[in-house]
Amino acid sequence: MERSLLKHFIKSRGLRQSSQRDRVVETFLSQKGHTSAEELLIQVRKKDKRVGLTTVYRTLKLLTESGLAVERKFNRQVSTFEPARIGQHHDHLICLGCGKIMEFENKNIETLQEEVARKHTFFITHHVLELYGTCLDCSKKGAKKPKKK
Amino acid sequence: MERSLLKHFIKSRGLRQSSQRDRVVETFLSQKGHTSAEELLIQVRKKDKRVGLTTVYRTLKLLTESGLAVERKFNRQVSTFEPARIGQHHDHLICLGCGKIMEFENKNIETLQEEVARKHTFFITHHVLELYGTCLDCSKKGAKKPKKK
DNA sequence: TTTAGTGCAAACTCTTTGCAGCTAA
DNA sequence: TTAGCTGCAAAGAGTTTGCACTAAA
Repeated sequence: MERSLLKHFIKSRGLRQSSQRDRVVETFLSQKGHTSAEELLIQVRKKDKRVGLTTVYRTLKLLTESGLAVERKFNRQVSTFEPARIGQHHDHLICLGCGKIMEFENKNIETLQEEVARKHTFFITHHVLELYGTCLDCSKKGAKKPKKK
Repeated sequence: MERSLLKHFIKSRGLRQSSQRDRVVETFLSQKGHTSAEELLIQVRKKDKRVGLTTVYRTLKLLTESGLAVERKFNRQVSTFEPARIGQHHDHLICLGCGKIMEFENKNIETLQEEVARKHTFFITHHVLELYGTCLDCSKKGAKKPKKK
């Protein structure tokens, strides 16, 4: 069903269909969690060796613009992308020990954000809320160096 | 007073003093708002032409490690740095129209964050909360393209 | 036949590193 | 005299762009 959204987006923009792009979209939408362009390329290439990194980047851009993907940076240089579930906004807990990412939703926080914005006569389009720290597993293992990349 | 913290940090690490670093630190601490390495270099060079970008980067790293600076990325590629005011954590409203950055503090939000963490048995070390949208001025001017960079 | 899509290599942006000379202690 | 500090140039990492070719419509 999400795919029809993209089809519509492609049509409305006068774009064409292509097997590489289809493959990237299909693979992306089947992913759980957060995927970087590089990681997605690896998955895509398992099915089709001919796809290049550039196409993955271009397709992710298209997906983001059409609202099917959400781009996130967390505390790193690389962008990661997550399939957008309509109407399901959420924020993240990021473990600096093992890199695990957990999701949460909290309406009360959102309400307070709106209140803050109102005080500043500011109109929120979107927000970023990321809680960094240590998950249960990592706190048990004791002090551990943050996972690189 | 903040400067004595850095002096202590430098001593404890067995580092040396240098006029370039002093100039960068001095300039940085006198800045309001958020400064990128490039912007800081421009300011520093007004007083001393001999300072290089590398030294600015290295000094900002030192300041961040010693707790005198806080690094922030917002929605851009570049890092910006802000002098850390001890015990004064705050979050940001970022206008996508003009790039203006406003600060706010909200204890209730922080309390709710701790509650979320507790539910997930997660231990927060720090968080990022950024509200993106349109400020009053920009909403008056009507639809305006987001300022690049 | 037209024009979007593709992969490759090159360019780009921001940041870090290697290095040889400089300088504080 | 011994390292840390410096600027420069080069290297890195992640992403975007230019280009000639391919292929959908």
